[in-house]
Amino acid sequence: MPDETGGLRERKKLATREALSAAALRLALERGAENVRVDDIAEAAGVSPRTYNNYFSSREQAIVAAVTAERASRVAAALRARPREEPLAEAVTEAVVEQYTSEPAGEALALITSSPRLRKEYVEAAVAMRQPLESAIAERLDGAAALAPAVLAAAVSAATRVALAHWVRASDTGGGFVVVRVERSLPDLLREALAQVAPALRAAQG
Amino acid sequence: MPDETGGLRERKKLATREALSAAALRLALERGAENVRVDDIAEAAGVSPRTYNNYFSSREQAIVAAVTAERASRVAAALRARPREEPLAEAVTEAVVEQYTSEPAGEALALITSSPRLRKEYVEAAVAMRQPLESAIAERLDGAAALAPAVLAAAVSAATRVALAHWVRASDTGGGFVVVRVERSLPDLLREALAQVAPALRAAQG
DNA sequence: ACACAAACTTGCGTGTACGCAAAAATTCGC
DNA sequence: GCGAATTTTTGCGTACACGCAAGTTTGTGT
Repeated sequence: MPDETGGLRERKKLATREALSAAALRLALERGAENVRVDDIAEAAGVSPRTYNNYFSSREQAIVAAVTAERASRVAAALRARPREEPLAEAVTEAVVEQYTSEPAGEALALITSSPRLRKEYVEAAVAMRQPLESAIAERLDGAAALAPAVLAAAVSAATRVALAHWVRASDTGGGFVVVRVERSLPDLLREALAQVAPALRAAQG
Repeated sequence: MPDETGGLRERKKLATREALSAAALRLALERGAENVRVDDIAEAAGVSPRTYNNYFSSREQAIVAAVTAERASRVAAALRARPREEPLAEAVTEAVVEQYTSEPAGEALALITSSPRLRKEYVEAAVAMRQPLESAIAERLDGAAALAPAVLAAAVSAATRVALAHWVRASDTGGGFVVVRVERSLPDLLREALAQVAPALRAAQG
């Protein structure tokens, strides 16, 4: 009795991808992000360095992917799982917030926020949800304008990025002086950001 | 009587930047994008290769910048130039469409659309308007939520990217067969895309 | 089972990105 | 105007991204 998902090829590919990003994260935690070479990651995952680059196009991407891996498709799945009679705006907001409520373990998060490159990659990782979201939104918007699903998905992704950028910026205020910062929780920021695009979602559905 | 703008330093910097992107575009048009080396660009602009990378972080960026250079700040300026009593949604839409109505000369456009890397960079160049737009929008939204200007600017930028992506995709359908494509004008696409985010702008202003 | 097609991996080579520290240019206080 | 402070340019070195063309593995039809 085999497990399930698709052919062997796809499973192997996924396994390689996960092995790579897991190795990347582990090594980065052990030695610090700057002391991890691509070759180290490849070796730890048991593939050639060249293969590493078939999966990730930057070191940062591999590290961050260990944390953000399935989030994009999970958001779309979460949206589909919501009752169809629920307004799109609420459904989307809840789907997104839900996927960001269990943030990575403290150590991984500390690692990511400690490096500008990793921070950027982490925030930008939210663009990955655009395509899945677009499909899921399209299913709820049959009669809308052609560009509507794409634009709305892009807007949601953009709002998410703004919220994330705000959130991770909490730690970039280096310099020695302790700046008084009003720390807001991520769900909080996400809800505020998404509330700004909600009217667009309502209008598209209305 | 000197011209105007700021100190010598800033003018030189700007001149260097323009020389670099102009050289990049000219060389790409002459030889094709793949036959242009960073060293060629640097030499044509009279700076060291290393300096080139102080201005642009990819060859594509330099080429595309020749066309998109000031667009971001022009959008913000156009928005500020609009009557304050005009609804934000209209003002933003017109400001954006206005800046995209005179698209680059055919040859440059053909060059850009002929390469996936350049197409991507061209579309992504729209993110540059986020920051300027955020400031300009903030000036019209005094009492709104903290994240509102950032989110709305990001949404507008995202909508613009969707429209551009659709537009440039007109030429990526290669393969020999002539596919029947409904070509829509860029202003047309921009208006449809921006119409999707307009409700959010109205709500923020409400 | 078998052989053929399609997809993935790998090594190699070329061009690129960027940190660092020294040198050149510009600005500023006096 | 003049010398010190700041900013920019530059060379160098290292690591990286990616096209290409084999070589290898997986999927398919018979």
